[in-house]
Amino acid sequence: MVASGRGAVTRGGWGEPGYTRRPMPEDRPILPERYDPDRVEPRWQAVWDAERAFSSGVLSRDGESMSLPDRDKAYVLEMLPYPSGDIHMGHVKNYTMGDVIAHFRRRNGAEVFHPMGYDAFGLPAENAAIRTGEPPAVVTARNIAGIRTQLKRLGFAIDWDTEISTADPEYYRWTQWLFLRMFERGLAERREAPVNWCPTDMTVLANEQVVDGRCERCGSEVDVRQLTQWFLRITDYADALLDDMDLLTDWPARVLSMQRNWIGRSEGARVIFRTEDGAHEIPVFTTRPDTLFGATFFLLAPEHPLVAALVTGTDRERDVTEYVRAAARSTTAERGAADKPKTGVYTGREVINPVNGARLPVWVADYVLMDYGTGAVMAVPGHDERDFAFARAHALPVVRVICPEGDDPSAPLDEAYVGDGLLTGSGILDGQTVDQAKATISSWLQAHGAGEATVGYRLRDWLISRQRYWGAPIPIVHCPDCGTVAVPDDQLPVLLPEVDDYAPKGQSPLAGSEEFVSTVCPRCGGPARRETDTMDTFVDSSWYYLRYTAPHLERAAFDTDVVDYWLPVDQYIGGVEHAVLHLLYARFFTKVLHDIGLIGFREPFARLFTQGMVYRDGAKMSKSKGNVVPPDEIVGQFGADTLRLYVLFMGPAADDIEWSDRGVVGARRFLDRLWALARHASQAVPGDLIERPGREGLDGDAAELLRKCESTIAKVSEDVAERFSFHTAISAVQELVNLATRVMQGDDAREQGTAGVVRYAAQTAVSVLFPFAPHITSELWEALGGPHLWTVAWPRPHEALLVRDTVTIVVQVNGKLRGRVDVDAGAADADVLGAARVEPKVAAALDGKQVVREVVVPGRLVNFVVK
RNA sequence: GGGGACGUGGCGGAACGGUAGACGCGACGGUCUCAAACACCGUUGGGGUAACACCCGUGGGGGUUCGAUUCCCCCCGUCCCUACCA
Repeated sequence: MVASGRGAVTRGGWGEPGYTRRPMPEDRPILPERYDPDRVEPRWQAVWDAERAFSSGVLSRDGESMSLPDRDKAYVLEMLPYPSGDIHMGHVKNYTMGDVIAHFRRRNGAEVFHPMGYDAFGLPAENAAIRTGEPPAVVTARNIAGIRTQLKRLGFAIDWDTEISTADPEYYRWTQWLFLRMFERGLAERREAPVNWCPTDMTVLANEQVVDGRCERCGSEVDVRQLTQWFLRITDYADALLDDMDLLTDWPARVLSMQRNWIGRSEGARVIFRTEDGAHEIPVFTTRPDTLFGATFFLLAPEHPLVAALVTGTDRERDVTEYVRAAARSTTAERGAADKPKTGVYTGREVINPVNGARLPVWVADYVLMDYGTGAVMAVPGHDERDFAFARAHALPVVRVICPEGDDPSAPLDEAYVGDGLLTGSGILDGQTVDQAKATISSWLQAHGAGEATVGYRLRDWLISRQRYWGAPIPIVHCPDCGTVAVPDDQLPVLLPEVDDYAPKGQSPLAGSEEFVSTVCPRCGGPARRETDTMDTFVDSSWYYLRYTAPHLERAAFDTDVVDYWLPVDQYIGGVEHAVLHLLYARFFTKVLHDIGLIGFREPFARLFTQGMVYRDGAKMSKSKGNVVPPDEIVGQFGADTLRLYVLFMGPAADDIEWSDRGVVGARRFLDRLWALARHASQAVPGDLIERPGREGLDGDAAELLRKCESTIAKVSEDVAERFSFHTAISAVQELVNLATRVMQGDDAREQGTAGVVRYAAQTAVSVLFPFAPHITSELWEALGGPHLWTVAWPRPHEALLVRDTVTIVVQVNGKLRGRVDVDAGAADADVLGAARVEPKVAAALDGKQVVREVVVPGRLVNFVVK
């Protein structure tokens, strides 16, 4: 135990009821008999606030230059909360884990940064505003105040000096600034795209507001409308996002795999088909160019721009138009419904297959998606399950161009064959394997101007336009002469106007403020109109971890030197539900900023941990299910330390956990026992902290307890630092407290050596439990005569004390446990075997048998293999 | 359909090739109490025994190993993500 100086100790709050002073030995207060978190917790929270105990000095708060310390740093970050009314158990678990890591790193000598902020733009506050007329800014400010109070009540070691809100103009000014950097580089662009539209509410809906094709609020069927909207070209970074996953060695494999699937890179070819009259080129994307000779028909998505041109004025126009309308009415969800029958309609037109001149009938089918590939597909029913189903349903021919060796290529197929084999009926490709054929045909296409090898992605560009009020305005002006013009940097932020009505009416509520919309063109000075869309809130949260390092900096979004000091984040913690969107967007932003030269790293989060969810009664806690346990209620009943301890004790941090009202009692009982132990120890051996006792002269129990102290330090350190295994760390401390309590109540407790070890055990338990339960341990540590516990170096196990004099060796015969023997720790194998052999039960098991092998695992076990 | 995770007491879980069930909840017994609750102490995988001994036991089946909850293969089951992505 390193710390023994007491100079820094601040004593405050001792006049409160419940505490009494005693005049001995050094005017040290004694603890009340009963642990009362209502008294302990506010006191320490006040100390932390007053001393700004967890504020980092290493920030550019206001732009002044600063020297960056040379020592180990730890940026510990949890995903910032959306400030709805109350925090929930998921937040408690998330932030407690981060808090444990932050405390642990700090006490291990790192310069720690552990900030907090609020993802404050977004729909819930806006919906509340629509209902009540109260401005979203007011609702949000109130909610943030509430959340902050709750977070403080849980005692999180946050750097409160750096708190940010993404809805603050001081913040979104820089969100806008970053948008403009992307706009300059062509990474932000405007184009038409479909949106969900509720005809009753006259509003645009987010995907999650559309349930089964209906508006979640009014239940009417949702339409799809084309609107001109803003996109960020994340697809330009698809390969960088994939390739740099190699840098993310400390990310969960699951998250990487989800991102990989989301990006969905697939290699294939573009093949250009022409209409039979030569009037139109229609490219397709395929991952199976090798099957090109097997194409028997051709498909267009209902939304494909050429559909109308192909059928207008023909006798198929009515049928096709009707089909396209029906498809437009159904939602993506309906169309995607698993094994829905393959519908389609014939256009009466044909396209020419470039490899063999074959004429393929063109159909429109809703299983072809406009936003993947080119929205057109060559159909190869022989080797694609979907095309096969379509061919069957519409009596189209099926031909076979790939055949496993030895099979008869002319035999009819009764399902699509998707396996490997040799090409047949495919001209130049005949006899080649699938892989060879892919290469051959790609070069052929290129040579004949009919296509080329290419790569397709599932990833789409990121649509960031929201026709909503409560978001960062997109800083663009539309000028009749100059077109789309960026708002100059020195005119940022483009502030949200005050409006009377927050409800969208087909366009953003910002359009309702003439004062806002009407402006002058920054380029020509003529009259112009402002962009009225706001940005997706995922934009706000894609860079907040940078702003934390300079929350009030006025000259820039952040200070490059300071950002490069703190970033990448050493430990990021959040829910797995953000595995794709938020984490992908944040990675994208980081890469763009790196390419612009504003930051010196390519990945924002070095280590990621995704926590499990908190369930109750088998379901995720939610208001609608009525199974929410409000953290505040538990804090009121048992205290913040109990809650923090329990959410981590419930199970492995990565797993979903089931809340148990009974289980939380166990955590509180443990703290009660810790209190009793430390209180007893502080009185039995009064005075300052004691040093680690030596082993000499200790009886068995005391020696065992001393060893337990050291093994507990080792176990907690390893579990926290390397394994993210908080529940086993806590149980290790419980074992120590249980053993110390037993020794304390034992016959030898009054003996001086034993009393010393008990006190040392109490000190150890208090010290290593601190990251989990900071209030009670701060209180007990003070009573034990120590300085502020959060400033005390983390203990290191004393290796010599971990070693036992004697060890218990397990003796097996043929792998079955037959007995145990105690031997000297350093005993030679031969002696161990000798001792094992004469153990009565072992001897009985060996009797009359021939030992063919002896296995000795030093310090652990002996196994006799007998016949 | 594709991808991933996981199956251990009544429950949450522990054991990273070496004593299966740590720690906690619950249950049972006891102490305290007029009593109950709380608290504290003890017991608690199944079978078996007066008590030992002993036998069985980590979803099922096989394999590797002196030794498997752990590694490999097959099967069964659960959960999560994703899904007509050409």
